[in-house]
Amino acid sequence: MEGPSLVISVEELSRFFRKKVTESTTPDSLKGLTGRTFKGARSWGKHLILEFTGCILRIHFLMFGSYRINQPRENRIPKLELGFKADRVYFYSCAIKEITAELVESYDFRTDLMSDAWEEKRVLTLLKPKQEKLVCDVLMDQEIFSGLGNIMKNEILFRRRLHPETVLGALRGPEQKRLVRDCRKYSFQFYEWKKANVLKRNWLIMRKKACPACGGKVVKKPTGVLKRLSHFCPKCQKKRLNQE
DNA sequence: TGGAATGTTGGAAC
DNA sequence: CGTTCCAACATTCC
Repeated sequence: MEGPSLVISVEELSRFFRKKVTESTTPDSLKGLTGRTFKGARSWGKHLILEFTGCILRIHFLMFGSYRINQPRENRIPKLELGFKADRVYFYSCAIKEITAELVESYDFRTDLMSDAWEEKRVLTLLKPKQEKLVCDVLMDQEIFSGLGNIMKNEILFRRRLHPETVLGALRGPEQKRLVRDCRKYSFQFYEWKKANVLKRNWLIMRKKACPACGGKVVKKPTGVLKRLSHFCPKCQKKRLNQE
């Protein structure tokens, strides 16, 4: 699950803010939640932060995680279940950890692509020491582009016609700033499409056989240090040379 | 229908 | 001690 989906989850959970947890099932490693008030939720990148009286949980959905409200999955045991009178929230296949208020304070929302506190200038500062790295790795760096996932990476690079293995420093003049703005803009586009349930049909390069621009064959290849699969058109996304 | 994939962590290896 | 690599986890989709 990528950042914009987490923002949607916070919106869906907002109806339970300030409500008392009347029932709950939690992993043994966590405190009980029954009787606590669900104070609120927010996201930072791909992290979902749930605040209860006397307990803060951080949920990460990783690749396969999901949540449901009042519609449990059949034959699946949720990792965490929250009851609010007649309503139930279920969290499946996710990593859940209790965290401290101090840790939440330390999250830098200036890098969170969906946050009001996001700052282009801050991101550009963090990019300065990354000029030798490949753009496919840099975009996936959660300390710089918090919430950006592999789908977003591939779509953003295709739209800007950048080869995933382009060295960041090969982007001259205003190009890095443009890429950073693309990331911010595409995050909100992703969010709108996801909410409207039309995300997949708006993919241009992800899991496509042919390039929508030239009709050429889309290459799927693990790229960069991270070795995450990049989908790209080698004709339309030429690799840049790292020079003036 | 087997294999790949919206992701991260922790530990081994070097 | 830093880095790099790999397994582990777990579920949906094509």
